[in-house]
Amino acid sequence: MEKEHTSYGVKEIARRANVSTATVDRVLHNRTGVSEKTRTRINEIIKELDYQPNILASRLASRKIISLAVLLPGVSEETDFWSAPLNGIRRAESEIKQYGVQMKYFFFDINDKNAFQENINQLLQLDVHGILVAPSFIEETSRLAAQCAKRKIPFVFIDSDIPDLQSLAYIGPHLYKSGYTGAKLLTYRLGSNKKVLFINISKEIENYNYQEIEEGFRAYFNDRQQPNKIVRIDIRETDYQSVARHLTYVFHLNKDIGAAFVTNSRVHTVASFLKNSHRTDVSLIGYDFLKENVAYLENNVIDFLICHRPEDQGYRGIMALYQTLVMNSAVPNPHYMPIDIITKENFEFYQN
Amino acid sequence: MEKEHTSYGVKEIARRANVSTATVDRVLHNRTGVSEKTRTRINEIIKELDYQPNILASRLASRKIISLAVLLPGVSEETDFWSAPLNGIRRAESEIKQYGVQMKYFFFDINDKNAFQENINQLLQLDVHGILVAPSFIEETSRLAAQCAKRKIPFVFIDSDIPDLQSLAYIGPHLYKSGYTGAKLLTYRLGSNKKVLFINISKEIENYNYQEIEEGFRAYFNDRQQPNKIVRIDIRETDYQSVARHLTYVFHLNKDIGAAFVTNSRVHTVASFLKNSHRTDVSLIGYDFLKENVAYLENNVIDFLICHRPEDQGYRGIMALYQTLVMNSAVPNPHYMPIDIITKENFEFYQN
DNA sequence: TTACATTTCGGGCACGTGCACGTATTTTGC
DNA sequence: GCAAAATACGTGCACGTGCCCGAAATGTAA
Repeated sequence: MEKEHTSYGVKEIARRANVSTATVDRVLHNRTGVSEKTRTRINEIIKELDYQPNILASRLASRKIISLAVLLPGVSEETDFWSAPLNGIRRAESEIKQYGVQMKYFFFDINDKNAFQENINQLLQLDVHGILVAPSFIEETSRLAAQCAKRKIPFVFIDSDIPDLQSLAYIGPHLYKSGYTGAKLLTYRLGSNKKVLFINISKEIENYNYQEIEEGFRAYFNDRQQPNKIVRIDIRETDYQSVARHLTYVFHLNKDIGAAFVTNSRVHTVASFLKNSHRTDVSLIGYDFLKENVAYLENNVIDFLICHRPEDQGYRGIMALYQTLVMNSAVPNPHYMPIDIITKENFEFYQN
Repeated sequence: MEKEHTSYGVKEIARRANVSTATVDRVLHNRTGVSEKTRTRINEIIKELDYQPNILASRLASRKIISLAVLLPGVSEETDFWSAPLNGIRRAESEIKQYGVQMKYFFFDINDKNAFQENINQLLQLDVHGILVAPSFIEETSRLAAQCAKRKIPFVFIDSDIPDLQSLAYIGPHLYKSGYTGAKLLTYRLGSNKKVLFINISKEIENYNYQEIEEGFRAYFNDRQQPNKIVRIDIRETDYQSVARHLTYVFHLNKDIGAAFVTNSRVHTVASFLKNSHRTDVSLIGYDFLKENVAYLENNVIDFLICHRPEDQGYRGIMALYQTLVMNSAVPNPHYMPIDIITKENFEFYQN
């Protein structure tokens, strides 16, 4: 059971081109010191043999390390949503650290724009080879992108996108379709005379994401000419008391709300309110596979959770950078994640 | 940006033990030719340093190849379901062939028990190091498992399980829960006075899987004390004519069928029948992300498809063998796949 | 003691690539 | 024409591990 010579290496190329392996190496890495004539000759042979470098040997021989920066919201007590992408990133890290990849982590407070910028400044002094970032703040991210373009550092966005910044890839949901799907799920148990409550709970103002979700959500009702009225509410505080106060008011004004849709993972706060106020007739949909949310799924307070595989996003984000920097192969962009539907019946097998 | 010495290698162990690297190597691979005294001494140092072998160097230096056998139903014109696992397997193959892993493929006709056995016979003459198999036939698979146990060849099952055969891992759905979830989805649009049609279309008799799905399906109705009557039908021919004939008969006998559940990917045949006979009021659920099925999803003939990520199953199956044989790390068993819910709204982002 | 078998161990090459360094060849400047 | 500079290319070691081969040490029997 011996390894047969399955593919040719630099040595074979060198032999055929009547040069040394060092010259072939120079051509392979686009380095100087090779005459145009031999360069083309070698390139032809490379093409002819369909030469694939042996990554094992390459990484083993190389004394360079590749360092990737990760810029994510920290796992706060407010939400541990970001632990999922982080897990995926850690998984990727353990897989590729053998190949000389090193990771630098930067965590910021999701409510603190300055902290985000501060992290970026630190990060840029480190001269890393690639960056994975959750682009929570548009302007700051744009400046980062500009810097990366200048230095030719590839970067990928996960979870949400900012178009036209020349990212290597966006890895995350198609938010419009996600809202559209949410609307569909919401209508299963919805009488045509009932109102629908659209809830956005977020401290941030730059809710680029939420806009797309909302557009998709409304589009479904338009497309199907559903008669239901959509009541929209924005809540700028995330604590239970504030949310409960706002919701009490809304439910007071609208007696006939049959369903509620929450645009992010804070759906458990709404669930808590609905349960406390015994409104079991309102069907509820929200986002993300958090412990709290799943608990309300089990309780039948939340009907559906929509989830975009955040762990996978982290994993694939790092792997996209790895593919580009080490294997220099192309990665798809955008890379839309599945819109997963989670219910009481199937949640226990879900892989975040 | 130089690689710092992140971990110790055999050389460091050898230095500390006052032996050569060859002796350390013998200890690491449990080979003979080392006195008990030095062996324990070296083992202590290995433990102390928490030595992790460099897989890159190991695989590069090793002239052995690891060969894995894959035993799957072929992609027939009847169904191309099995192209999905195969894609996953191919993806895994391209990732790990760098490490000296080689694959041997065996495809059998899903309706031909003898072909399955014949493949097994051929396979066992090849002395492979690991096997991935879709255990379509129970007895034959059991004998294979016995042979593997004798030769100490690890094997994994995908798609469906046969318990108690000491497989390295089962990678596939929890079928009971899958049926349970299907039942839940079916009841969304189901009046309480309507009957439910449970359809099994399969030539095989050993439908171990289908039993579990059915149990889960019925359990949902029991748990919720749903009043709906469940009409069960077994169809042993898979062509459209036969299916249509059986269904016509059933619908003739039961005027008030409100929903139908198909236990496998042949749901498109039923969809075709429903569409042709203009029974748009029957909601329909079935399995697997096939082209035909998705088409009927778009048409609103099929309400939901349930899918267990067959491509991922193939990928993970191979990776489980790889983990065991090359990295010799443990793999979880059983490895239940998510029960994914696919609708008209989210199908375009689904990753099979 | 010698002859020979057995056990224990080290030297050293190989895997395929990266790269520092040195040498040979050509070009440039005057 | 010649020295200096620039260009083109080759040699050889290194990465960390696997493993062949042979040497040394120990054991056995006459």
